[in-house]
Order: sequence, then C-alpha cells, then structure tokens
Amino acid sequence: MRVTREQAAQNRERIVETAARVFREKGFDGIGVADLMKTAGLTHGGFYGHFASKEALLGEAAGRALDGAGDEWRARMAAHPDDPLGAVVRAYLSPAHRDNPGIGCAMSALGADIARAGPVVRDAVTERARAQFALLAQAAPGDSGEERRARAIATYAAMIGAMVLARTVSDPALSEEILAAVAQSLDGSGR
Amino acid sequence: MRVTREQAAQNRERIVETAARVFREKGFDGIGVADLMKTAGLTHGGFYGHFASKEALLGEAAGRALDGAGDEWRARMAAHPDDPLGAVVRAYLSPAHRDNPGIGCAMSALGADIARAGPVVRDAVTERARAQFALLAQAAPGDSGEERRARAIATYAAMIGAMVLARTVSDPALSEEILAAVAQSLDGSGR
DNA sequence: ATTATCTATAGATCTATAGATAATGC
DNA sequence: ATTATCTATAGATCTATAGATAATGC
Repeated sequence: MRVTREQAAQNRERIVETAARVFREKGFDGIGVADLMKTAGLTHGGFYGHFASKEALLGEAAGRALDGAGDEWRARMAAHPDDPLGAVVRAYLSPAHRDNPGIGCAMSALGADIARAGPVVRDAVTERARAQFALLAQAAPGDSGEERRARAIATYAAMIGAMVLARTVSDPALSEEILAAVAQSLDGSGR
Repeated sequence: MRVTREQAAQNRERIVETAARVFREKGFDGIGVADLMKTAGLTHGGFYGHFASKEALLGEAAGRALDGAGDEWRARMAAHPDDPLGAVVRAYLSPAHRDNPGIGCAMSALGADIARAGPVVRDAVTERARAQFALLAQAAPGDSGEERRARAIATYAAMIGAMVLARTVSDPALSEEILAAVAQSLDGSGR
C-alpha cells in the first residue's frame, strides 16, 4: 500500500488540484471528502495524512486556484502589451469562463464560502488578492500608483460581480448582456 | 397542535424570513431544515407542509431578500433626488452592509449557491435581477435608455464584486480600501 | 522501523416522510 | 372532516479517526 515519498507528494498534489476544480464547480459543501478522494483516485481515509481538515484543504485549493489565475493574467498581459488590462478583462468576461467555473476565478466561485471560513483560509486568500491587485495595477491606467491601484481593485470587483450575476441568471441573453455591459464599462475608452 | 389558517400563513412567512436571513449569513448548506425551523420557533416536520423541498424555500427566500433590497433602494433614491444612484452605492458599499450579510444583498451572499440551484430558484432570482437593473437604470446617467441600462448593470456588478472581495479578505484595512476604491470608481464625477 | 495508504466505523448530521395529535372551520 | 403541527424515524450522507497493511528508506 505504501508509495514512494515522491508518489505521496504527487498524490497530495492531485488532491489539491482536484479540490481546486471541484470546490469551484460545486462549492465547498458540494462534495464530501470521500467523493473528493475517489475523484482523485485515492481512498477516503488517506486524506487525513495529508491535511488536518477539509477546511485546511480549502485554503490550499483556493490559493492554488488564485495563483493559477495570476499566472494566466501575467501571460495574457505579456501577450497584449498594447492593452494588457483589456486582454485580461475580455478573457474574464467571456461565456467560456462563465460556463467553466471549475477552471475559473476562485473569488467569484468560492468568495462567499471563503468569507465564512477560518483565518487560515482567509489569510491565504488575502495574500493572493493583494498579489492580484498589484498585478492588475501594473496594467491599469492612471496618473499615480494610487490611482492605478484603485482602478485595479475596481476593475477586479466589477469582473467578479459580473461573473456572479452572469452565472446566476437563467436567461442566456440576459447573461450575455451582463458580460457585455461590464466589459464595455471597463473598456479604457469607455471611461 | 393545529393553528388558525391565518396563523399558519404567518408561520410560513416566518420560515421564509428566517431562511432569507440565515441563508445569507451561513449559506444554503450552512443550516439544516431542523435548525432553521427551530430558529423560526417551529418543529422540523412542519416544514414540508409549507414547502416541497429545502431548495424550494431557497427560491422564495432569495426572492424575498431581493425584493427587500429593491424596496430599500427605491426609498433611498426617493430620499436623494440629487444623487439617487450615489445614495444606493454608498449604502451598499458601507462597512455596515459588509458586516451584516443576513440583512444585505442576496446576490453577493448567495450568488454562487443560486447559480448551482435548479431552474425554479434561478428563474425567481432572474426576475428580481431584471427589476433591479430597471430600477438602477432610472437613476443611472446616460444619454439613452440603453446607456443607462448598461451603466446600471455595470454598477450593480461592481457593487456585488466589491462586497464579495471585502468580505473575503481578512485584513480590515484592505477591506475598507476595496469598498472605498469601488465607491470612488462608481462616483459620477469620477468617470 | 517508518509511513502512506487502506478498510471499517464511530458519531453526528442531513433531507424527507410516516403517522399521531388536536384544534379549526365547515 | 380537514389540516397545521407535532414526534419519531428511515435512510443517506458527513467529517474524522482507529487500526491493519505493505512497501519504502534507513
């Protein structure tokens, strides 16, 4: 039954990645530890050798998901030096993102769950939020660092709210209208 | 045991109001039917005489909460004819709202839960979202109805995302910064 | 010998229902 | 007679743990 130290580390990794996806898809309470481990190809009892609790996993999974978003944003910004912020905004506010929460923004998919979690989870997420603000601020317009930072925060908030709204409404036309309206409002020329 | 028809209607009402508050505070999975009924002063088994399922209650509770927000916005807009949208935005983006999700915006507190619910719940919420867009559009600036509507949607999205972010981060100073940055970005003069 | 994983289970909780109770409303 | 509420429980699920197993790594 026992596996190599390296295999154990890979198993832990797969649990985190699986949780990062499934928590975003179903919510923190939407899947139990047993089903989560089965999805990762492991058994229920093995979980507690890797994590102190299900909530401890939430902190790692949310952190992992947000780090991934940061990497993606950085790449997109580098690929669009003419309009880095616009490139991030357009990808974020796409129907593809709306329809695939499991690989999307953890803040819009898990924000409420994280807000109700303990300090370890919230601290881990706060650290990533700071990093994302700083990253978006690099691409945001403004005459000073403070202005660019404020613009970055406001842009991120609008994206998150748009995604929550677009996923909530049941009318596809209304959902697209929400994404388009917010994308337009965040367009540099539009403000 | 049996109560008057009127008392039964009041009991149903109290279940909806209790759920509207507790679901926003703890999330849909954060409280069970038994505890919910106890909080409402009733017993577990009585629930299913009023509602077909716990999810059916979510639809009514979310609808009720959003209708309440609409009423509050309308009153605030009437009280500030000089800056109706600003008045709504300032109240929404207040620390008091952040710290009291149970009586606050259902979209920011329950958006992800609603997005995962069935069509009955999502249709009920979609209807209210339309009403809120129309209400905010009355107060939004713009040269045409389409412009005002788009501005209303973008404003609502920014408010929701700001609240999700402000409740998620564990650093109070960062949380206030988020509320302030989004409030400033939505300020008529700021855009 | 250590340890990563396994099976099995404790104990608590969940939604939903069955059937009893007792007061209303015809 | 009807019905709103009650108690009690079925059956499923949940998190977490205990103890066995078996392969690694000293």
